[in-house]
Amino acid sequence: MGKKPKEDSSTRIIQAAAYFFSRKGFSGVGVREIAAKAKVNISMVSYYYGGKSGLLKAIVTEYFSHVDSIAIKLSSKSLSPREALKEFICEMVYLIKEKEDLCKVAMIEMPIELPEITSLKIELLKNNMKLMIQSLSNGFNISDPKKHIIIGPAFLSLIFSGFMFGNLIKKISGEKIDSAFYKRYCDTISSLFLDGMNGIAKPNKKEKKYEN
Amino acid sequence: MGKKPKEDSSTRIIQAAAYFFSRKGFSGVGVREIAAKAKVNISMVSYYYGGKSGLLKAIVTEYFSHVDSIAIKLSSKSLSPREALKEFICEMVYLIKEKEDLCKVAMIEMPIELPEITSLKIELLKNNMKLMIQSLSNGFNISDPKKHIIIGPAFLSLIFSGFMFGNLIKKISGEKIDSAFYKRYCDTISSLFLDGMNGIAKPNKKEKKYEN
Amino acid sequence: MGKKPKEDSSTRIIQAAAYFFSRKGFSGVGVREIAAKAKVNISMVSYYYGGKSGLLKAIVTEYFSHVDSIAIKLSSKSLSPREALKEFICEMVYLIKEKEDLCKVAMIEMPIELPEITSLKIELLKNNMKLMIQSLSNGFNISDPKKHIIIGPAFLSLIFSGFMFGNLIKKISGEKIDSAFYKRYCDTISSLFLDGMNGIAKPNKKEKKYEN
Amino acid sequence: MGKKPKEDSSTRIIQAAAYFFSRKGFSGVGVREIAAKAKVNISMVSYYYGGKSGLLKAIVTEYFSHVDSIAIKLSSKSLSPREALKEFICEMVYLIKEKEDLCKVAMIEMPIELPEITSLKIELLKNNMKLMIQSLSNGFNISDPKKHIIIGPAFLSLIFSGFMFGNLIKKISGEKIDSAFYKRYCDTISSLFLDGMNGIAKPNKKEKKYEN
DNA sequence: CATGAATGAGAATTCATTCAT
DNA sequence: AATGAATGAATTCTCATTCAT
Repeated sequence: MGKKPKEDSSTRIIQAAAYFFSRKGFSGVGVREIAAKAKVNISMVSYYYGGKSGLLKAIVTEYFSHVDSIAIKLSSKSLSPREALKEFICEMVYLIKEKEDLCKVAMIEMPIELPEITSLKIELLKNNMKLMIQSLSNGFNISDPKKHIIIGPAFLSLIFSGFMFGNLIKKISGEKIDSAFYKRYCDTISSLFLDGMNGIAKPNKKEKKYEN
Repeated sequence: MGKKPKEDSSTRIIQAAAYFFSRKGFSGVGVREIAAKAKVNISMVSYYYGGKSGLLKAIVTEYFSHVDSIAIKLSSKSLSPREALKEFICEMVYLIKEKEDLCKVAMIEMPIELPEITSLKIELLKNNMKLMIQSLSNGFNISDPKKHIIIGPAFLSLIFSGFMFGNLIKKISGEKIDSAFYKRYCDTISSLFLDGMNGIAKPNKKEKKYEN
Repeated sequence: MGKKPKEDSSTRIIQAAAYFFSRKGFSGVGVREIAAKAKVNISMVSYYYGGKSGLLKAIVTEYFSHVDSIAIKLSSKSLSPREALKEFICEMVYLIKEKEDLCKVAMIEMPIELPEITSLKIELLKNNMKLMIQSLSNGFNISDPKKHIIIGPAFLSLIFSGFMFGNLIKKISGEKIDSAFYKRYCDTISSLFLDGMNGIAKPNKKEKKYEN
Repeated sequence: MGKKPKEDSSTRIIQAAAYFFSRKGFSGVGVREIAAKAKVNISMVSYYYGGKSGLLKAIVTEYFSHVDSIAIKLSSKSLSPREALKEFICEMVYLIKEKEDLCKVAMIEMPIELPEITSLKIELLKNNMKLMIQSLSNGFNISDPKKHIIIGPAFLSLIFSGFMFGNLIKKISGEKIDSAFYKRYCDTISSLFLDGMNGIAKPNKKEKKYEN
């Protein structure tokens, strides 16, 4: 194999942006820092992406396109609801593993109100939810339809939880993120979402019948 | 005694800070905006909190003190594991209901690397995790101890999920956040965490035995 | 002896001011720092001295009153020109030893243009020069009267030189300032001013007659 | 290549800085004032010099490079000690004449403790003293080596004395600084340093043998 | 494509001072 | 005599962006 081809400027910029946005948040980073990491001139950011917020738009857009693809691919397979959920979770974890910075940016910026990208975010999220509901939740008979908007975000938050707290966890527990971790993570989150704590642990005391 | 404080500037400042931090993120807000909303002179922020990051420290500290209190209170009652979890979730939701801005700030800033508060965050989180594990998870017989650091964050993310995506959800679904919502939210998240999708919905189609 | 009486606020303030002005220059210090060192409330500075520049005025005024006193005292003794100069130098060094901060402030602020104290400085300096010329230089027959305004400052600079560079010298050479130093300093500066390098060192090579 | 620099902003900035630093002291000037005089945008100061203290560093560094050059040039000539001293003084006066602001800044800031430049100052001064001792004082047989650290600063202070008190002198005596002044200054300071008051004036009264 | 100087607005913070208590 | 909250101006520095080269 030859020498690794050096990525072009615009790619380096967006990667550097994802790197910093995911660690410091959009507003916590300057284009200077991004340009420096990408080893390009500052003006190149405006040149390629039309400004700082263009970077965020590009990142968020790419994130949703990946998730949408997963949902679409899943729709085409005819899996049982449980299988579909499990596979979705695993695909998502794989996506995060491959593009951690990108995914974290999208998730971190979700609750942040940034006028320039709000409409984009809403549009993409709306479409994405439609696709996901289509491919996942029609297998379930959810009594109260209002629960949809609770379960949806809960599902996503669950999947991301390990990565959002990742850095702190690492600093606290010293746990390292290897591929064994991803496997374990995938299984645990799937069990949790499908069967709750029941799927993970048996109460070990004289627990009586629970009254919910 | 000095000039009489008009109504309590420092309180108004911290509230304004929480308001904006929760919506725009720490770095997305300026002290000017905060001071304006709090109707105080800009320099009062430094005067009372020693600077912008002092505000964040105060907020994060308060958040953890609340959560710690909940955990401690729970420890003193002797509840079954399921009961304890359910009650913890409800208490947390109540806390979020009462101090939404404050809680959201703490959660939003969790994955953000801000050198000035990193050590504080770690210290508080470490202590908080100890208290929570003490009061909650000793009722469960978790096979692999490594799952702790997956379940912990998952649990917290689950509880917060509705509020993190809250604004977007509101814009997309038009759902309004009334006290019925909190009740429903509490129940749904509890079921989900305790029993997973099984606790919420029965598969309605030709679902065969699942293989996990 | 009883316990050392704690100096009153206004004294502590002026001492703290001299301490910092002599180290950081007038503009390099804030009243906060001064008040903190003096252990008084910030407003006390304005209360006692009418503001920050009042502090400098007080310091400069005191410095000149000391130097004037020395000159006046010298006038009353009838000494030879050499004796007078030597004694003046020694008295000045003694003054600096006793009130180093105060003297350094006066000297440091001499070349600094600070509108609020310029007229004060000029008035005091004019009067001081008159007294000094009276008490010192009428013993010398200085050919060109224009040399007066060269020799005057040179004389003062010479006396202060060791203290102006003091801190740097200490850091570079490790020399410590004990009372032996003051003695040696006094002698050396006196010799230098009276006899030049000739008074201090003999050229050690085959130096021929000098042509000035 | 970027936009063509108009006439040389960075030079105008450093000159404006020297102008103000020499008159008001480093802390007494704001970058605004400097930028205004240099007719550049305020941010250019940080752009070129990395901040206000970068300006001072540049000025101090340049000052020492000039003085070092003089010392080095002198070393290469083989002059008698007296000749060397005289020439050094004249070269210094010439330097001050040409770059008065710059030199005054260096001298004024010598006793000021500014953490950001302390180490730079020490390093430069140490090196400079080595060069000066090398080129000047090996012609003299100074009995007590401890006198070195007295004579060194005294020498420098002497040379600068006229310029440090310059403004005040001008205001008091009305003397104007023309090239005749520099000539006279040079001669007077040289005489003073080499032969002391003896070199300048003969005692005119009943002076007896002096006892040092 | 790429550069780097330049801009002007805005960032956070610190300043000396005042004033009601 | 002393306090400390409050003010508003001024501090330095950084921001994203533009533009001529």
